[in-house]
Amino acid sequence: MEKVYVIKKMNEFSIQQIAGSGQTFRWNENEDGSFTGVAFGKLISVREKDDKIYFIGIDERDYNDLWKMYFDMERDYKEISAHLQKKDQHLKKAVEFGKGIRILRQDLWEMVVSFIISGNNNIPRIKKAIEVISEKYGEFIGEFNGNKYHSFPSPEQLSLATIEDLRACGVGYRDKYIFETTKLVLTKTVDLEKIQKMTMEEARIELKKLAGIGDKVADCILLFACGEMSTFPVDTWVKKILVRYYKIKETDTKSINKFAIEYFGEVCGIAQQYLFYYIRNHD
DNA sequence: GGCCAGGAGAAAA
DNA sequence: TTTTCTCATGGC
Repeated sequence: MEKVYVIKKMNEFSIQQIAGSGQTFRWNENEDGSFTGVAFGKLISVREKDDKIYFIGIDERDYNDLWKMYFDMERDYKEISAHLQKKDQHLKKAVEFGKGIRILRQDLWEMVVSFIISGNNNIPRIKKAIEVISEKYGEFIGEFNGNKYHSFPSPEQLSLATIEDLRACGVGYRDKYIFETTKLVLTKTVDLEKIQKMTMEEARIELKKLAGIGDKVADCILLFACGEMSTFPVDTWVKKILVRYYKIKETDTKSINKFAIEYFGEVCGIAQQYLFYYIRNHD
């Protein structure tokens, strides 16, 4: 008998939108419209039906211990989205379109590797590479609807891979970055546990000591693993929507980032997700 | 066949 | 210091 935990459905939660918002690469849609994902070495499925959200494979204790945090359930997205909608008509449309998005609190090490792979890449290929890495170097953790799922490998597990092995996972020229970063993390030259306790500015400096991590990737890691809602990652999609809708004069990434932080404020990271999701589905 | 994808790093200016 | 080139790879 499979464990299930049920809560009331809400407008500010859509597993389809969360899974498709580019912040996570570990969720797959099932034929019945439910989604299955892996996080922190655990398997979960989410199904929204009628007026309820079913978390399949977990019980109330699992929910309180991990998944409530993972889905950022204690943050008031109704209030935040209402606040952001008042900014302007563009953001209002984006929020209405993606109102079920939440910012996931994901594993720091997994985000480090995932967003190293993301550079100059596209989401389907990023997802595929992470899947292969998990199959080869992670652990089998379960099966759902006939699909097998594997945990994302720890630094120790991934350190078994050579540069050539990593290349064979489909990460391209980023193989060396991942290899070098794994060494730096494993030896605690860059200590990920300490990064969790640092201020945002300190954490950014530490993250950028890793290979393949610049400002944009660091922003994504801070936003999607550390809960830093006041970061604003600028990728090619976000740059496009800001230049088009907000008439930015300077088109370099640093200027756009500065403008967005000042304009969207403390929760600019959440605004960024609404905009990213909107532009990717309208153009 | 060039352009693009949740860019970073090295070389050149 | 800032700008330009290169990187692997598949889809279009």
